[in-house]
Amino acid sequence: MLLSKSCVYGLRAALYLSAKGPKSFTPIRSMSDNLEISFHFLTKILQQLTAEGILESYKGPNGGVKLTQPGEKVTLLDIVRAIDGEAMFTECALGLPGCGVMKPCPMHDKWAETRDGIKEMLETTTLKELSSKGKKLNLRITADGGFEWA
Amino acid sequence: MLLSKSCVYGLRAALYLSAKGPKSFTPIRSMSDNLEISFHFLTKILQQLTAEGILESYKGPNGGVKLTQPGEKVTLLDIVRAIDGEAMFTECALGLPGCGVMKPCPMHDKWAETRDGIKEMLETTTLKELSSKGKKLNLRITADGGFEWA
DNA sequence: TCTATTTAATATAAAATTGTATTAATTCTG
DNA sequence: CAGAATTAATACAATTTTATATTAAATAGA
Repeated sequence: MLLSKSCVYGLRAALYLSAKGPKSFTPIRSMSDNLEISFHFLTKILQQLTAEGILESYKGPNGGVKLTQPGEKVTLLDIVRAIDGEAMFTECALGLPGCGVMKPCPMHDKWAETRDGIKEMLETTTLKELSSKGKKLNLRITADGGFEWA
Repeated sequence: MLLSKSCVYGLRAALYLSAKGPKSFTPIRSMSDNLEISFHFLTKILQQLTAEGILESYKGPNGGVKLTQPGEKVTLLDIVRAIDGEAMFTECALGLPGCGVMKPCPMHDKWAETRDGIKEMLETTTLKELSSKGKKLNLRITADGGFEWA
């Protein structure tokens, strides 16, 4: 599995928020209901995104979370980095510490290239791009449902 | 992390066996010592590879494991498939069941392309290619050591 | 046949990830 | 100020992955 489950949940939530637009705060409860993700678990993941400055949160009535920047400015890489960390884009395929051009493992060259491909895909894809596509084509963002709440 | 730790251990062991050549059985104990992997854990991983027909094993004195086919014939994909399974090459990036061209998620197209890139890299790289390179250039296959036992 | 060597099988434990529950802190509304 | 709504923090539980330990089975060789 390329991305952890936490990361996948974070991506789905980020797409959700991008689809909702930047107007107001979205309560985590309605998000967890619509996305069919455990409320408390999602809360912890969103707290990470808040700590990283990707989301802004507000307590109390009419509170919730929202993207600090418009969805056009946020890439999938931003979300993945915030949750799964940078390691995925630097680590050796064979798990050897300090693997790099200076001290490579036999897989290094090929892996570095593949890894860069993954990174580039994530880096060049914005939340907005995907949430717009999802809304327009009524694609799925949950096992059985699309963007109807957006 | 793209590959599980088990899978990485399996890859390193497979490269080890490819470097040793097909002559005789290699005891798991010497492999686990040289690769600095827990003997029992490595044993279980190699049992999977044996069950998948990638390795052949033999009990008793002068026993051990060896590749059933020459290293030129075994790709990294064979090893990854045997240990981490096919899911990685078919699963949706957002974890949605049944995601595909007929019922895609917003990430489907981009992810499918990236995923195919990973798969192709694994599929076009043989054990032999990497173990030869490792031996020739004395690259690392453990945190601090290379192919000196080969 | 006995013993040492080795893989196979099973059981157990430790660690990491995922998920749930409880309480605290903040903020709006009346 | 009281109470409800909401995120934050903490603690706990379940599951999966990783790792270790024990015993069984097979085989070679003396």
